[in-house]
Amino acid sequence: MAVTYREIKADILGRITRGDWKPGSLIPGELELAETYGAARATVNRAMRELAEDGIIERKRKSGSRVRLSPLRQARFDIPIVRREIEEQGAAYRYALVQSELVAAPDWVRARMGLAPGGKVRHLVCLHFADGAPYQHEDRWINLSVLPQARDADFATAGPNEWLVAQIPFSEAEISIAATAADAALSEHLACALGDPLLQIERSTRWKGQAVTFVRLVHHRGHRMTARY
Amino acid sequence: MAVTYREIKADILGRITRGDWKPGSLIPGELELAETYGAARATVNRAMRELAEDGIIERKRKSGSRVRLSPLRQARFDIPIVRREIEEQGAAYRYALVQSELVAAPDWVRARMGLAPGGKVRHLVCLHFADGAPYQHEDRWINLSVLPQARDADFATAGPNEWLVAQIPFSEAEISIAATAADAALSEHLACALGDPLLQIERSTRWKGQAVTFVRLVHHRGHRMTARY
DNA sequence: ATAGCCCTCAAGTCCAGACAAAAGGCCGTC
DNA sequence: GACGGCCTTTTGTCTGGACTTGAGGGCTAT
Repeated sequence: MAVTYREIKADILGRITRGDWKPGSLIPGELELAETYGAARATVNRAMRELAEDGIIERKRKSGSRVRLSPLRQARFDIPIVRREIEEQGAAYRYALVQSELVAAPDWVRARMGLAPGGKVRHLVCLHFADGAPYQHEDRWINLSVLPQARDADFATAGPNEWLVAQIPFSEAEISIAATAADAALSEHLACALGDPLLQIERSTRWKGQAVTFVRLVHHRGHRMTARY
Repeated sequence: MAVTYREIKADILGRITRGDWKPGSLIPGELELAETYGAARATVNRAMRELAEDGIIERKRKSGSRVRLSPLRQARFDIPIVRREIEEQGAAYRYALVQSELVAAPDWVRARMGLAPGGKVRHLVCLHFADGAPYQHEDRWINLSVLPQARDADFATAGPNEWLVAQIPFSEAEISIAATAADAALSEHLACALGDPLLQIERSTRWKGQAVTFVRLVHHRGHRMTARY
């Protein structure tokens, strides 16, 4: 049987972790590795390419591949739809619309979304509950010049997230995470004390260069995001 | 010139975002696509494979490839070494060791790291400054039964992170993000008010199944982590 | 019915060979 | 000595062909 790229990848990784090939040192070229493993160069290439994607090695034409000095640590977080996230925990999901209005975007939203002055947006405030307890507070702004349908859509029974996914399923987004203190509204909606530290995720989504929506998601007290790598 | 896998990937993605191929629908097979693009099947395969990795499509043998119902949203955050993170912002980096001790791990640390009762650890408290302003507070615990060298290492001038990378460059880790309130020590070290909301990252690292180190990184007030996808 | 077996189909992987592209190094000219 | 332009090395990608693997579907014997 032929040698698989997984075996090669695992073996190379083993040599690196065992210290045979130290950080900063040069790894044999693809041609040489192909010969030692008795595989085609394409196979070795795939193993090496994945190691580079994983941040283990660094590759450059002409110079060759070397083990990274300090391994590039990168964590992938899944950003699920809230409903799915809650249901996967085995909890009952409930949604509530708190506020809904059509307004000219306030300045800070305009800045975040890159809208023209006087740009109209649909502003929604929603709550997501897990087993009856408040789970997430959603403050969403939808650009009506890109999505005029949002003017008449009904968000009383289903969250805007699921509606948006149906409208523009694929888009680019920028996401940022920070800690914030509960203000009066948040403390009431999330059933926590004024000033409690809360995890806040902001996401702005664009499609064909135009801002579609900006959302600020504030989680219940004590929420944590976890990833492995 | 031959058709590149990037062109094919971009074209397929275009058809999906334009709505030619709707979420949930089946995409033509690799063989058919190879013919329409005039490329080899391996080339089409690479394009499709990457689309699957990006969470755009779902692939199954026998049944074929279909557009995901709701695109899997996942964000990749780079977790750089603090010093690098600060220097890349063009700020001057300064490190300070606040506390250093050899102790039996307290219960909560033992639980987090999965240590035996009475397990000895090196406990360090450090501060990282950017342009003189406190940037990050580091509360680190190192398992001495895995890394006995940590007993005598000197952390007065360089942070434990860089020392650890040299000892065990490659390891598995679990990372979790949450919001926390500044206690007395944090508010003093990070120059903020008592109770201020702060972004906290916890990371526990293991190597060959053994817990190596657990660290709690608390950032200065207002810090945010950003990613794009 | 139902458990077990085989066939088929589509993705997954591999190969040997070829050319492309980036990035060093070398050499000659000015 | 400085500046280009050429050569070489190494990774990056494409081809066309083959075999492998996993999952469905259907057939058969119990």
